[in-house]
Order: sequence, then structure tokens, then C-alpha cells
Amino acid sequence: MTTQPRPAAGLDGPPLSLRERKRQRTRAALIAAGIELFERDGYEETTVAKIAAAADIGTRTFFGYFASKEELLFPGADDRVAAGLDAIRSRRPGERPADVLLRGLRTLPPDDDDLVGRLAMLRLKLIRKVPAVAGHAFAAQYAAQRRIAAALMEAYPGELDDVAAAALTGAFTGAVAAALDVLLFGADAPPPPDVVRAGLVDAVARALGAHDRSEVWKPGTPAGQ
Amino acid sequence: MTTQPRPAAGLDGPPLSLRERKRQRTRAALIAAGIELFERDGYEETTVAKIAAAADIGTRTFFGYFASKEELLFPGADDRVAAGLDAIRSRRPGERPADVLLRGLRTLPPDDDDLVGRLAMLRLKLIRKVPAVAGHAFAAQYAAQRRIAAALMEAYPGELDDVAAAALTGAFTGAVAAALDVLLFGADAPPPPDVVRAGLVDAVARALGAHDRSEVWKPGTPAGQ
DNA sequence: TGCCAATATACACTCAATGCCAACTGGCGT
DNA sequence: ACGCCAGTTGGCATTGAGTGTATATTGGCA
Repeated sequence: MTTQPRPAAGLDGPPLSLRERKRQRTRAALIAAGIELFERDGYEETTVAKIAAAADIGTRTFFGYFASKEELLFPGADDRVAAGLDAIRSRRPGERPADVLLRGLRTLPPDDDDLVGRLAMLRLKLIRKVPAVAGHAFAAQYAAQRRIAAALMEAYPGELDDVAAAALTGAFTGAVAAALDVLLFGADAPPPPDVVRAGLVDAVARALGAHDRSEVWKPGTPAGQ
Repeated sequence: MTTQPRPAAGLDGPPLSLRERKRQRTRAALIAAGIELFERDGYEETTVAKIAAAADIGTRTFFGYFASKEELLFPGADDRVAAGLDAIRSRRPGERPADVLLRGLRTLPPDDDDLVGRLAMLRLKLIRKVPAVAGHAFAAQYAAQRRIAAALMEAYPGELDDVAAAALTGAFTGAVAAALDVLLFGADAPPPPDVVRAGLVDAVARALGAHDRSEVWKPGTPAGQ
């Protein structure tokens, strides 16, 4: 959201000033240059100076746009959190907390913008091997968890205390992250998004012991659950 | 573990050479100096040079002991993983995967060495605000998850595929981390370990929808705190 | 046009981290 | 005891991230 520049006509509600448009353009150029160089030369090999040069700005100026080199990899990307919060807001009577989160996961948009897709794959790769990148990812997930947990606690007053809300949210995001990792990393080519999501929802539902699996699934022995 | 001074008991199997003992002493001194300075002056303000000076070694030598400043905060700390693997190894017939992990969590040693306690609190604080530290924590948890997931898959052949094992393990560790965070962060002084663990086990069990909660839980009751 | 504020850049600096190299030290065979 | 070897140490220089500061440029606006 924050990163999408409107280079075409000014159809973004509030008409951006020339200054602001220029700024967005520079920001987009930095992201594009960063992705390009990271993919071509590797992360460590790509210095901030090179990125800045590729975007035709001074090295110092880079830090006016991004606080760190890693931040270049995490522009926006709050869709999942928003989906979760929406699902909680539209909670249905009788729906269990875990089921609410699962519903949010199911209704996620396929998230397949070409550029975003490239960025997402690149990000996954880098999270695996660059601790600094992993740090940012972790911090983001952590912040997301806290927001979702707070919303959950509010939606289920008297039923979920802070610890329970945190634990459930942590379990949910932990399961999503781990399952996604396995699902996406077996194949080199990006698999079809809907297949991924189906496997994801199923695995997470099982991990949380949720009862409402709409997509049918028969484990070897559904003993009691 | 590494920091234990010198128990008279000959419990430490292999007799360490003079060189090795000296090395361990230096390592311990670095950790102690690091904790001390981090607590007193803050993380960013404490430079590697200061730590090295406090431990009476050269700055360059520091990196012969720890690959980075953050690594100073994660010495050892594989007990939890070991407990999990043990629990899986000693799986009882009919026990569900989630219950196995919970049993491992329950049988964790109280883990309350005074120094380790201080370190743990410090670590939690720093994970919250220093991305680089968060990165290390994330990487460690990630590695732990993969080991546990592999063990689970082996213990439940034909019942858990790789995605399911990863999801369950991710849910488990995610729930533990999130719950622990809430449990430990309100207090300035480390709360009694057994209380923490009781709340932890309960919250995680509920998050995973496990059936075997030994500690009873009744929805509607204001969460036992 | 001309002033004000936001922005961009150059410059100098700190600190983490690495490579290189010379000095030292414990282990071990003679 | 002697001396060699390997592991350890630390000084020096270097790279790259990130910041503070002062100066220049540019857009917004009267």
C-alpha cells in the first residue's frame, strides 16, 4: 500500500504534491534497484552505495528512505495482518478463536503481483541465510502477533486472557510460517498459489486441532478430534 | 553449563586440557562482561571493544570466541530442544503428537540458574528492540523447529507428512515463545519458574487444542494467573 | 519574484566485522 | 631440557553500515 506509486494519472484519492510524487518515485526506484542487484549479485555483495548509485541518488540519501538495508525487503506487506483483523472483527457467533484465524487465512487474496511475488521469493531465500533479514522478518511477525492477539482478546472477553491470546496467536503464525516454509521451499519454481494455500490451511488447521476443517481431511485415526 | 565454575564432582566427563580450560574461562569472562555492560549501559552503547577490554582481551580476539556481538546472548540454550527430542523418543503408544510435545515441555528442568535467569530476561528485552538480536533468536528457533519436526515425522510415519510436522512444530514453538513473552515481560524480577511453567503449559495446551490438559481448565473462569 | 521549509548531498565520523601478519604459548616428541 | 608445531592472540588496516552536521537544491506558496 505505501509502496504502490501511482505513476499514471492522479487517481489516488488525495492528490499528491509534486514533491510527494517525486519522493514515491525515488522510493520505488530504490526498491527496484535493490531487488535487481540482490538477485544478480547477492545480498552481502550489494552495498547500499551501489543501490543508491543505481537509483541515482547519494548514498546518504538512501537512509532518508529506509532505515536500513534490510528494510528494503519489507515494503508494506501488512495484508495478512489486515485479513486476520478483519476476520476477527467479523467473528460469527459460536465460532472458536482458532476457527476465526483460519477463516482469515482462507480468505487471503492470492497475493501474486509479479513484482511482489519476486520480492516474496527473494525475501524467503534471504531470511534463510542472512540473520539481519531474519531479524526484520521476526520483528514484523512479532508486531503482527501482538496486534492480532490484542484483537482476539477484545473479541473474546472473559474467555481469553492475555497469555492464552498470545499463545494461540503465536501458534497460528508459527504454524503458518513453518508450513509455508516447507511448502514453498521444496520446489524451485513458485507453485500455484491456490494449491499452496489449500495445503497451508489444511496443515495449520490440523496443527491447531481445529474442528471446522471445511476442506475435508481424514487423518489415519481421527481419534476424538 | 559452559559457565559452571568448577563443581568438585567429576561430572564433566572429558578432562580438559590447560588450553581448553583457559579458553572456557575467557569465554565465560566475555559472557559475564557482556551481560554486565549490556545491563548497565545498554546494548547499542556497549561496543565490542569495551566488552573485550572488560574481559582483558584484545578486540580482535573477541571474534575468535563469538562470531558476532549478538551471539554473546545465546550461549548453549539447547535444553528445550533436547527435552523435546527426548519426549518424542519416549513416545507412548496412543499419544498424539501435540501431547508428546506438551509432555516434553512439562518435564523441562526449571532452568533457573541465577546467571541464566538474568541472561534470559536480558535476552527477552533485547529481542524486543534490537533487530539483530531478534534475528539470532529467530534463526535459533528455526533450527530447533526443523530438528523437532524431523524427529516427529520419524516417530509418526504415515501419519504426519513434512508439512504437517512443520506446522505442528511451528505452532508449538510459536505458542511457547509468545506465551513466555507475555508471562515474563510484565515483571521486572524473574517470577518463580514453576508458576511460569504451569501457566505456559496450560496456555500452549489450549492453543494447540490438546485434550490431555492435566491442569484443568474451564472456559468462563477468569484465567488462573 | 522571492521567501520558507522540505529534501538532497557532501563530509567526517563511529562501530561491527574481516583479512593479514607477527608474536606468544601450551602440547608433545626427542 | 630443548625445540618444533599448532592453536591462540592482538595490532593494524580495511570495508561497509549507519549517523550527525552543515550546506546546497528544490518545491510550495504568497
